[in-house]
Amino acid sequence: MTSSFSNLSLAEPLARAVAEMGYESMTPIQEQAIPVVLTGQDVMGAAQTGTGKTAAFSLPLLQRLLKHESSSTSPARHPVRALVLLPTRELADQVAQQIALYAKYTKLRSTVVFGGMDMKPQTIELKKGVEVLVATPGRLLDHIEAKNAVLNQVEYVVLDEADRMLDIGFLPDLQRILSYLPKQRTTLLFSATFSPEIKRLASSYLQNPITIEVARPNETASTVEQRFYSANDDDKRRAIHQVLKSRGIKQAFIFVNSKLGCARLARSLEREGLKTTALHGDKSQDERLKALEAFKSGEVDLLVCTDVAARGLDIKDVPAVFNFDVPFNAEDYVHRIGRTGRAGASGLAVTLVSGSDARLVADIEKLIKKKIDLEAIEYEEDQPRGRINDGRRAWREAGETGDGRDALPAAPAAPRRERDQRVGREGREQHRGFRPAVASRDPFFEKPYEASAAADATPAWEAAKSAPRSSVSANIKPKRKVAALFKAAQPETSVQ
DNA sequence: AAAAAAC
Repeated sequence: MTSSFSNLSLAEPLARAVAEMGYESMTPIQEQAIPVVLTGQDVMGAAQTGTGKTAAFSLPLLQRLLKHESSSTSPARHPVRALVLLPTRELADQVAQQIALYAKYTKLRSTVVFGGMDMKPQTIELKKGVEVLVATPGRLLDHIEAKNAVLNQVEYVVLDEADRMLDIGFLPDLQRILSYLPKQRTTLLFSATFSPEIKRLASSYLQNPITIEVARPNETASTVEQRFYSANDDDKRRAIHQVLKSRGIKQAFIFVNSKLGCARLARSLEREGLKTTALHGDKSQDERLKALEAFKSGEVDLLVCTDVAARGLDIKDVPAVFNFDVPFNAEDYVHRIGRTGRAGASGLAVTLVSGSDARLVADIEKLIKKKIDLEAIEYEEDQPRGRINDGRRAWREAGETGDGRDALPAAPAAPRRERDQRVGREGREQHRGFRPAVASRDPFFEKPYEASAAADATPAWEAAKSAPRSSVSANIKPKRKVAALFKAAQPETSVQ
């Protein structure tokens, strides 16, 4: 049994880098995936968050690049032989840095390209030639079209966070990129979450794949303590203060569903005396990288973020994750809470649940196959509460560039009376009685806090779980889209 | 109900 990196017979330069980084024993996904990737077969790999998937594919990939000379007859001295695709810029940056460390003592070159940064330095690096290219889809297509990147010699393609890469928002770009790659190649897919639909879609991009599942897909890390607290919207910041204080937590990710909500919440928490920064897609790339760096260095304690930060980011010893908003997709819940409890450390995940979130929490419970109990928080009197201010003023105060128009909610679609009536009825039936006791709409600090919300929350909670799914449920739409795409999905066309 | 990814 090879459970130690030293038993792997990695090429000397790789073994040296690994030893220098202090890696000794392998995690289960590494133990299982590395030998298979070394054979050059296609892989679909699922393992919990924070268990070392990046090393699980990049080490054997580099080993193969070292062992097998390029079969290229092209004059390019360093054709791109391996392509690694990721869904966010920060993640691409992180994975590229990790690969560069592993490849440090080899002659293999690697670089990363992603949007929001000047094309020129990236172009210079690409023209020098790299064997390993890490990228986000949009910017890679730009470089392909500008003929800065030639991908007709690619032997390996990795889709990290594969289920996201195959999702409706990314699939068109992904298909275009794949159409530039040779058909004869190895394809590796990794993620902590795979839905049955995505698995089927994924299999159309794989040839005789080996499936590696360390534990069940969608399983949350056992090192994360998951808590669900009942809190109406005006009590949510108060809940954060209370949990931070009572558990003695210094640092945390706080996830919010919208960019505007993210900017507002960050501003409010900052005002309430917490060292906070915001990370979302309407910030400049410079601001995004700075926010992440400030959190990593401990300069700020709270990173208020959208799902741009939900996946893959590996920051050591983050003690807690808050879901200020319950995520729309249950898979995102698994990824969000995976920012804590990494590499065997312990972590706390707190989800703040308001009256209208019942369906979403029921979806999470079903996905992670763990019973969820909704609890009440015992507040100390001095925690701030109340509605946070809104509009463009908040946007400006949050230090955002622009006027915030981009982040304002889109105008609602034209109402359809029949649908609206049905939705209204179903919504009322579904959530009847679930509404917390304190339906506080009080302006900031006006009314004293009243009784706890959870007392009457549980019965309706149970009811909501077994209630029929509403036709407006967020999960229906993506699934339908995926199914349609699956029907339409065609494996990539051959090289021009 | 949203976010992400290109200029």
